Amino acid sequence: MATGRTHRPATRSRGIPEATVARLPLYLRALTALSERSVPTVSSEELAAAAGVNSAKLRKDFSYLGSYGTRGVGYDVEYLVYQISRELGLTQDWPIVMVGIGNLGAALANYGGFASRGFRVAALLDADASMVGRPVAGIPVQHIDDLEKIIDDNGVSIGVIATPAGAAQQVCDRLVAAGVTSILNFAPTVLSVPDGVDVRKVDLSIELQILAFHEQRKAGEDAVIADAAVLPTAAAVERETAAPAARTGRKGPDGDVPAVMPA
Amino acid sequence: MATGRTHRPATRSRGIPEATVARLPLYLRALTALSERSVPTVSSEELAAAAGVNSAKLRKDFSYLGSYGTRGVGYDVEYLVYQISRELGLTQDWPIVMVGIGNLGAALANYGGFASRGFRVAALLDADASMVGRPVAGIPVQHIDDLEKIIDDNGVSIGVIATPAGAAQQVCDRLVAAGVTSILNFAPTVLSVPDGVDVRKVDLSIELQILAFHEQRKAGEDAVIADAAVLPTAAAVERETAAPAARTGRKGPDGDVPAVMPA
DNA sequence: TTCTGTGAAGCCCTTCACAGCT
DNA sequence: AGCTGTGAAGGGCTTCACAGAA
Repeated sequence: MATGRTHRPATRSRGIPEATVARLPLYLRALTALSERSVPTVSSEELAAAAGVNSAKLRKDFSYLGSYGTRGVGYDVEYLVYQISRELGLTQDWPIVMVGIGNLGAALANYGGFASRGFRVAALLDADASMVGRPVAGIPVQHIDDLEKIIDDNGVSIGVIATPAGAAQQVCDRLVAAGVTSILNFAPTVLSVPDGVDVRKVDLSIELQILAFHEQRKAGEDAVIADAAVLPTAAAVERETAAPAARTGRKGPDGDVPAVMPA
Repeated sequence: MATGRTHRPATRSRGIPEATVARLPLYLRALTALSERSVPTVSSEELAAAAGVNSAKLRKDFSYLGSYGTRGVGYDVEYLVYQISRELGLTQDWPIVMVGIGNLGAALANYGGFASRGFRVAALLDADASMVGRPVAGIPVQHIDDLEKIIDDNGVSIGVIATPAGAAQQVCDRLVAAGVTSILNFAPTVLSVPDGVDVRKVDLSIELQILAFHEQRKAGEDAVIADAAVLPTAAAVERETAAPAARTGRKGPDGDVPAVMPA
């Protein structure tokens, strides 16, 4: 998902596995909740449960950061909060720009967890002149023409793209040219970026499609007995009508779709 | 990310790897674009480029579905669109309910890619009575009290949670009790669900935190010479103030944070 | 010849199980 | 005794490289 990790630095490259990095925010959230309840220490078992992972994985993850626990006791909550925050770079303040203040962009700007945790919205940008000046989440929208200047003035290195798919690559190119090196992309497109620029994408419809796959498999398990009648809609009918032009000599993984594939 | 995959069915469990399933929507999108441009066939190389993966991976992925290509030629676009759609269960229509029609929920409801591709919003639900009846994306919001009836009447098996974190688990429990077996969670909480229920989560702030981690590493590479002065904000200062109460005998992975950890 | 389909190798991540510290 | 930290084993995914179909 993250792109362009090439130049392994000669510097103290501690080499924390990507999978571990992706879980650190989870641990941090669980720890913050404990901290707010003034819980002083927590065991790997308890914390793992709160973060929704198993304890062995959590301990392994923490072992990449250092030996921050106490055997026979557990982990000091405050101390871990600090260490993970530092590891993630959240003890500093990251100015971000968001491009595309439509429905989704506005929702993101209003999203609380966005502004907290070390991130500061330096600017909201949109190509629509009628949006300009209108405050969203208390921040006036600026025109995208000012993108380069804003990035430069604020030392922005992280950009969020919430434009329509068609505009995303173009916006991306401008962000990168202006010096942004990390991009969070909500537009349903594959962005291409030069080496050294990280892209993470969040795609709502993809997540749903993955769920649908598993949902179908669950239905399929029951359907062996009741067959297609289980499905709420006319799936069986669709299976016989939705297929495109006939082809020859197809070998599916099992005896699928025989009726739709006449030779 | 997906939870509760336990009972391996005795049915024709074709066993498509989860990583492959997660990429199928990507391929499908690229193929749909080609289809709209009336491109008849595509090679693994071209399609892989469009989907942002490498061609070996794509071919391996497709091999789990069956032998759908033609050696020396490539893949038939229309045919592949159909096969992947079917595999993902998108040839049928999935009614979904969305709970929590705040900023984010409204944005999601308005999101085009959501309603397309086999998904149909059966209902929008909110706990706020003042929202009820108000149309969002052309669909009137209903009160959450009707959740069970709506799910039952519409045969809903997929739910989307876009409530505040505090309400998410409770909503989740009600969804599951009412028969929902797949949940897409936008609330920043870990949901616990019984076996057999799939949960996927989308967490905006986590994505940003992961980017910040990489961003920090990039900055760190340059900082060996210029040191902390590179950072836009007072990171070095924070490093000396933000640490919690002192501890003893810590061994960090390298010589980190010596000043903050007085013995 | 071209490009797919796939064994085999390699890598990364997870899980196990226990040594070792407190 | 309790819980962390970690080698080692195991599993899954990616990449390679080439056999084989068109």
